[in-house]
Amino acid sequence: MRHLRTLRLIEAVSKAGSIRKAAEDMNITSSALNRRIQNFEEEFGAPVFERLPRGVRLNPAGELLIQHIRSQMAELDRVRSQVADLSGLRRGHVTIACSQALQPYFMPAQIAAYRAEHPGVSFTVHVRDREAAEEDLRAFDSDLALVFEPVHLGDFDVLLTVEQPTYAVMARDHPLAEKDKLRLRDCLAYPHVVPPKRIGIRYLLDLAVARMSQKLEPIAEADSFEFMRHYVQNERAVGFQFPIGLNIGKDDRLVFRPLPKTDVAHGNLTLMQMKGRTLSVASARFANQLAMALSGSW
Amino acid sequence: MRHLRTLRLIEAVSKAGSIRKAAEDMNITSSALNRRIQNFEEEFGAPVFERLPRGVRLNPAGELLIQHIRSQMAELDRVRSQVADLSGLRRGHVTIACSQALQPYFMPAQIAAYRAEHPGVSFTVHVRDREAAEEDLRAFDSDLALVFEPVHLGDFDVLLTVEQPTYAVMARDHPLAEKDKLRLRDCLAYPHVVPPKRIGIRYLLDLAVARMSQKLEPIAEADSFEFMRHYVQNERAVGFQFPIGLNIGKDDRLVFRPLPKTDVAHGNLTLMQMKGRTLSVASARFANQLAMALSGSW
DNA sequence: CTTTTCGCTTCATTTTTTGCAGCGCTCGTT
DNA sequence: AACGAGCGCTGCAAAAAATGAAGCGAAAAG
Repeated sequence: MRHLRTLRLIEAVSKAGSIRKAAEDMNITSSALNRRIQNFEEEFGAPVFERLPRGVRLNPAGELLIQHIRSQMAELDRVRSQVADLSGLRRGHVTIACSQALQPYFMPAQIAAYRAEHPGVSFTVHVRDREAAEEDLRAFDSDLALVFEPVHLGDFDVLLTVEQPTYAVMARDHPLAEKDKLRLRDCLAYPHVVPPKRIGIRYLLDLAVARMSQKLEPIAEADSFEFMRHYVQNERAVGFQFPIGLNIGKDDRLVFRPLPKTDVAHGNLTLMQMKGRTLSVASARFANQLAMALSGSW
Repeated sequence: MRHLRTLRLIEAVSKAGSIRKAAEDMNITSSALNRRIQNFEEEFGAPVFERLPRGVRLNPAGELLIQHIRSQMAELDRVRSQVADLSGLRRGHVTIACSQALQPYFMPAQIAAYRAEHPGVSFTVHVRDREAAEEDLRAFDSDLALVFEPVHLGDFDVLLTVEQPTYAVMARDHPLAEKDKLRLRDCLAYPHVVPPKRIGIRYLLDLAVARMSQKLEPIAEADSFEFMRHYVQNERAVGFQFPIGLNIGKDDRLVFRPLPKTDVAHGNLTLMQMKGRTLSVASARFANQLAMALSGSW
């Protein structure tokens, strides 16, 4: 969209950190870009960038402006999506940031289900930890976020929250697999694999052990659930995961056991969007479908 | 702002109803304007105007677009106001739509009070009936609306509501001026002056008489409170007004008497803004001041 | 001290926008 | 039926704006 070109360029400069770099990224000369920015600042009535020896950086006015630019672009996308919907095309694009755990089973299934009804809609999935997902929403890089244990609820509209217990994951022949009711302290007595601190489930585990005499002594810390899943089959270790990330009843080499809520608090899986934002038709419908699915069987 | 020029032009066309008229309004040739619109429609991906034999009109996609355009412009203004505030200038502009009744005393006093502290802020006051005020908000022509008995609350954020009884207004030597407690039926027994149906106070009076055996038989219907005020001094008639529109205790030629709530429901004076909209710093502060003033002495 | 990197300026060149004139069309009036 | 007014739209040349190549001075990095 031509009339947003200057705004796009400003965004590029703020990301690149220097006019020359941004010019290269956007395939124009630095002189052209430089003057565009100077002209814009003049008609805007105030400088937008701080000039530093090694480049430029947004000043406070620029921060305000960039937020406006992003919301404008997102708004335009929304309008175009509405217009497309109007002419019966049912096209659109949905961008969603979600936790690791949703990656293997939940999101693929949901997207496939949606696309079965609306083949014109395409998707972008960002796997993000809880901090990064919120950052994505703020920068309008994602329309929706579905994460465990969000950090700053204030800036977002919460569409839905569901609780998920923490499950222990182990090989079928693990000693603990015999027990029906598993406690956290049982798990910690064995070698265990946990995700890094920025992941929701680790946050809950840290909270849980803080009240106990035992400590978390992971033999491995990995942000990949795949790693954990395979590792517990090699060494007889214990891993942790939310049920939405497990294929309960369909994997005969692994055993899953819920930990009681009294040991580890349930995780809050939360579907969020940027506060006050009106989503595109496609995104809004998809959010709706997610809400239906989550409040149902999971 | 240069990058919004095409959008401004589109708005002008939608208002003028034809490209040639709009071109004249905006001081360019119709051919130039025509081209701009065609180019825009192409990159937008859909036509925006319906071509009629006598001109053009927005199609549904265009309706969606124009709403976006207006909100974008209002947003940009807000950002610029914030930026100005940032650099300590405290400049800005406030546009408010308000009822007749607020015109003589309340709004002038409030604006003067505000400008005493922030001389850099200017004001536009639109006197509007309750329907028109809401239309103003929707079209982003006003930042705030302060009206009695709003019609469609759904699309707006209500910042404050205060109740105001209806007062009977008459000359000091009117027979009813003797009585301390006045009933509606007493007033209707004398010649009375009322505003037209679109005004809030008339709406309340209509509701009130619907439950009575008497009927409203106005000798004059006028949307000017000034007219009513002077008329009741000529013929011995009764008028009606909310106390916020009266100079109670300071006008020795007129007498004001409240009607009991059981006779005429109290009017709801409501301060509103467009739903979800973030106001400019100046507007937000002024709204705040209004809320303080209204929840206080009036 | 030299080199690199940066924002910014100058000027010729390219691209875009504009105004003018005119075409074909529909509608209301004669 | 004929006509003129008003409309959207299009070719073409002129005007305006954006762009690219080259270079300046300053500040950090090596």
